[in-house]
Parts: sequence; C-alpha cells; structure tokens
Amino acid sequence: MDMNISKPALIRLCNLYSLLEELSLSGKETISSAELAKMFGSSAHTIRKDINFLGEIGNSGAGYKIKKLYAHIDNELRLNKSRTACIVGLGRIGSAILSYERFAESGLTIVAGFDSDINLLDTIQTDVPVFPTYEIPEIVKQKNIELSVLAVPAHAAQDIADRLILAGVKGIVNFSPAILTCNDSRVHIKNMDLINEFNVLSACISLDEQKIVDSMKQFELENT
Amino acid sequence: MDMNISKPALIRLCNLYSLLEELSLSGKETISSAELAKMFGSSAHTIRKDINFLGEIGNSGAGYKIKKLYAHIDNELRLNKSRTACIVGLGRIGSAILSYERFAESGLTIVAGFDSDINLLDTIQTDVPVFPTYEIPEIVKQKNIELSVLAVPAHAAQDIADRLILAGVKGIVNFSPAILTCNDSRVHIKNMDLINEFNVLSACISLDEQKIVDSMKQFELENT
DNA sequence: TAGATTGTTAATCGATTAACAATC
DNA sequence: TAGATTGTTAATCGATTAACAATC
Repeated sequence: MDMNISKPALIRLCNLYSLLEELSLSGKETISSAELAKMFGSSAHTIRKDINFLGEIGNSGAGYKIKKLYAHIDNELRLNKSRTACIVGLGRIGSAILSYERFAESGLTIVAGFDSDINLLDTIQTDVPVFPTYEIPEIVKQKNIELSVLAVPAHAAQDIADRLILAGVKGIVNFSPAILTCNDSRVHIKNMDLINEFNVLSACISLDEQKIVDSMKQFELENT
Repeated sequence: MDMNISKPALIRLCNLYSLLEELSLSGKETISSAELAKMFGSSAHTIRKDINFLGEIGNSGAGYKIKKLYAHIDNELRLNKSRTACIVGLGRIGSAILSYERFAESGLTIVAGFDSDINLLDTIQTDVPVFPTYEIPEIVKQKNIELSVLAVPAHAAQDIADRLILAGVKGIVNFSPAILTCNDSRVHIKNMDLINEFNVLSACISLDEQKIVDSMKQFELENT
C-alpha cells in the first residue's frame, strides 16, 4: 500500500467503506466506479484513484466485487481493528454519545466516561463505568484507551486534551467550541463544533446570496 | 470581496472568527498573523491570505486590531445575520442539540423540532415547539427555516433531507450515518457521522503504526 | 471477440507556501 | 527613521481530472 495517501482520499475511503457495508446487505454483488461516483457525488476517476492507493484489488474490466472491496478497505486501513474509547464530559451531548448503540457494530468500545462533577457521576444511568476527570491518566493507561470524545466546556478543552494525549490517546473527536491543536503528528484531532459548522453553512448561504445580488447588478448594468 | 474564496479558507475564517471572539474578551487589542498562526497550528502566510480574501482591512505593518478584524469577518461573511434552524430527529443526540445553550450567543435560533414518533412529541420536555415529521413542508416555509440538524436513522436520512431542501432549507448538519448528497450547488451539507469520524481517526492511527513497522524493517535491512 | 471497466500515467487545476515590496 | 508586519505577486506543492492502454 502507498503510505502517502492524502487526507481527503482517506476520508473518502472511510465513507466508501460505510457505503459498501450497506450495499453488501442489499444483495448486489458487483459495482462499477461510475455507479459509486453517482452515489457519492464525486467522480469515477477519484474513486478509482482512491481505491488504488490501497494497492491492487484486481477485477479490472468487470467492476468491483462489493464484499471483496469492503474487506480490502477494512484490511488495508485496519478499520476492523478493535480499539477502546472514552467520553470526557458527560453533559447532554456527552451522555448521549455514551449510550450510542451504533458503537457496538463498529470495532469501537466505549470503556469509560469522565466528568468533573462528582454528583453527576453518582446519579448518571449508564452501563459504562464512569470516573472523575482527575483519574484520566490512570484509567487511560490501565484500559489502553486510544480514542476519545471531548464534550467539555471550551475553557477546559485544551487542558483535558493535553492530559488525554499525555496518557496515550492518539485520536480525539472534539465537540467543544475550542479549536484544539497538538504539534505531535501522531495525534489526530477532529474538531466538530456545531456552532462553528452552522457558521460555515451560514457563510456559504450568504456568499450565494451575494452572488445573486451581484449578477443582478451586472444584468442591470448591461441593460441600461 | 473576492467571491472565489476556497472552502478550506472559508472554514479557517470561521474558526478565526470564534478565536477572535475569545481574544476580544481577554482585553488584548492587537494581534499579528504570526501569533494567530501559532494558536491555529497553521502558517502566518495562510492567515494573511485568508483575511485578504475579505478585502482590505488596513493596519499594514502593525498587526490586526482584534475587534476590528472580528467585526470585519462578521460583516463580510454575514455571520451576524440571524437565521432560524430546526432539528429533525429528537432521539438522544437530537434532543441534546435542541437544548444546547450556545445557540443563544450565536445568531442562530432553533424554532422547531421534528420527530416521527407522536408519543415522543407528547412527552418531550422543551421550550422549542415540536411537530410530527409530515409537517416539515408547512412549518419550514411558515417559519422561513434556512438551516437544519438531521439526527434520524440512516434509512430515513436522504428522504427527510430531500423534503427539507424542497421546503427551502439551504444548509444541513447531518449526524446520521447516511452520506447525504444533493446536486443543487446552493444547498450545503455537512456530514458529521461520529462512527465515520472515529473510523478516519482509527485509520490514521493504523497508518502511523504501519509507518513505524516499515521503518523498523528498513532499519533491520540496512544493518544485516 | 467486443464491450465495458479498471489501473496508471499525464495534464490541469487549485491551494499553500515563499518572497518581497508597500506600509505603518 | 528603523523595525515590524501586512498585502500581494510568484513559485511550489498537491490533489483532481482527463486520457488511454491493459485487462476482464
């Protein structure tokens, strides 16, 4: 496998993976890059190129065998590898994720929840063991936790992230409004702040609106 | 303003915007592109280029005035524009978002929740008015809803998205596992499926691990 | 075989980085 | 003024798209 796969390509492959999972349940056996492209809103070129990052898969001239391609991506990107994760911050969002059923199907297991509020830890209803935040270093090492969700207030986010990383966490999905950074290239952070995402969408809409206004002005100018 | 701003640049500007909001509260008045880059994990070049997409801001040679830059981004990207949003799917994630306090600070107002389960609508505790899913076309038009969160099961996602778009929604934040597509370039969709994000992180970690294994093999090869 | 479709190289496109003149 | 820092053009880098030969 080519190691220098690009980030966008890697993301597309993970999306493809979940699409193939669905398709394999539908009974369909083979699929062409053109069909996949249509379902994806990308191009057949891109899909073939992405797949080829993972090395030869064969089937040239006859489309991809869905189950074979699925297993190939699974195997090359090690998506089947089971890893353990924790949730830090058990407010509304955090506790919703804590009891998210879909983790079971994926290779991921949530093995711990953390919160700084001891009363909350005492009253929370969950099957997952929960701990006070100060036990992060101990528990993360003990349970060999590699991934974490961060759902704490902005002011606490970077500090908690630093502690998680120090304890050995390699990947963080950050729902808090703080933009986390880490200069260790082996730690991967995905910032997904809802308000920020809405701001991006709102800006896209505003730019579209502006384009319409501009083209109307242009039209007037040409017709006077 | 240059209309052809790139998507990555637009996202960075929205991030910068929320960073500037924090900074303006800290009492600091001026900041250089180099300082911003450090906080961001990007380069000073990129930051200056991004800012210049929005047109002249002045202050050449003396850093950026935090409040002025904040207001400038706000104004040019119309982030201050108040828009209305709805949440479709009031399960754990959806209802957590429904009562997310931070919306109040942003220009966004959640004006409706939707779910197909009538019993749930009857018992849910919230100040936001809730409606059955089949009322989407009516309510979206009536309340002029432009943005939506989608937190429904995968099998329902594309159908609901189509209905939202038909009724006039221009931006969707999709928490469901389905990868939504829409060929209308004026509709903006952000897919943020948690399992998929974890898969991407997991793949990144696996590739890093593979790199280490490979470099060890290389080392052995060179020393035999 | 003929048609369809992949694999892979080449060409284009776009974004980031570098450099430096203009400016405070 | 001198030092610092932006604004903007040019150079590099990387990703996507196109093209076509290889393959089923």
